[in-house]
Amino acid sequence: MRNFIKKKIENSGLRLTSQRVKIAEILFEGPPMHFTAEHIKLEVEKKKLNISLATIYNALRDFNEKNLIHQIKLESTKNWYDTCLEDHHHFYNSKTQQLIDIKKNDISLKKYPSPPNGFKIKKYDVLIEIE
Amino acid sequence: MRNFIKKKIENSGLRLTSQRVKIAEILFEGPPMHFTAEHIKLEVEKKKLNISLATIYNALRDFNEKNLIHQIKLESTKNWYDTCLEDHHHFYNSKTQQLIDIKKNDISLKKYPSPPNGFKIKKYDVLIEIE
DNA sequence: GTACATGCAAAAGCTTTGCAAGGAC
DNA sequence: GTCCTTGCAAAGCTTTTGCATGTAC
Repeated sequence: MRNFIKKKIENSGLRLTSQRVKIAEILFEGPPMHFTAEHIKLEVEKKKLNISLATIYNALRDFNEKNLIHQIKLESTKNWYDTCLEDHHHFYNSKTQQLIDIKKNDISLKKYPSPPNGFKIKKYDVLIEIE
Repeated sequence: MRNFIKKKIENSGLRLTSQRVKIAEILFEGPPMHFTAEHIKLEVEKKKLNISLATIYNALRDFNEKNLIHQIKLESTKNWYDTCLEDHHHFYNSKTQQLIDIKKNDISLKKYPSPPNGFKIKKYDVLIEIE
């Protein structure tokens, strides 16, 4: 049953369109994944889903805004996303652009500074570069 | 004396050209800064230095490769750089794209996982999002 | 029916590249 | 003299947008 995918989209406030469902199936049917629009485009072509590139970009932008996926902060000119929404961290090999998840509880900060006046901490990301 | 700037370039193995010196002066004469090519372009225009945009991009790419500056990992489509080379971390306000340095010693990890087999840890970056 | 989404193509934004001319070493 | 760098324009790549058509609600 892929109802959980439809629910995800509906609950986000986005309209339930067939293109969004197909893209969401690519994203959420397998294990958590790290990806760019390019990956989704290739998958869409492989499965002959006939979704235009603009729609892929728009869907990913909308999914990100509605927190169905999260953007990953890298030194890339492309937008990278993560289907894993839980607070977590990454190993990163910049040569291959490979990302590996690190569970939240596998890292903890011993100390960290207070945010500037008037601000609060929303979250923190640890990126461990490996080579 | 700006000799330290020329030394930086010479020691990196890059040829000492007037354009690179002028760009390096913008980068290294003041306090540490976070910037994109756009910032440098504006500064070059303000100072009427007549350096072409391609040369600015090429210089920043080369400086980054030679470790005169470091790229910052953000969710931006632009390349952000940092003149501060010391291992350190950042507060980040994604609404305004403001970055604030955090000294290395102001953060320490209580625990962190071993890297995957065959890899070693090069460095880690902590990005604390504030709002 | 209305507001939102899609598809396509065009445009936009950032960065890189090809090539001829110039400059560093 | 050789090889690297520059400047300019053109191309490249990723992403966004305008607009007419289509679809969810």
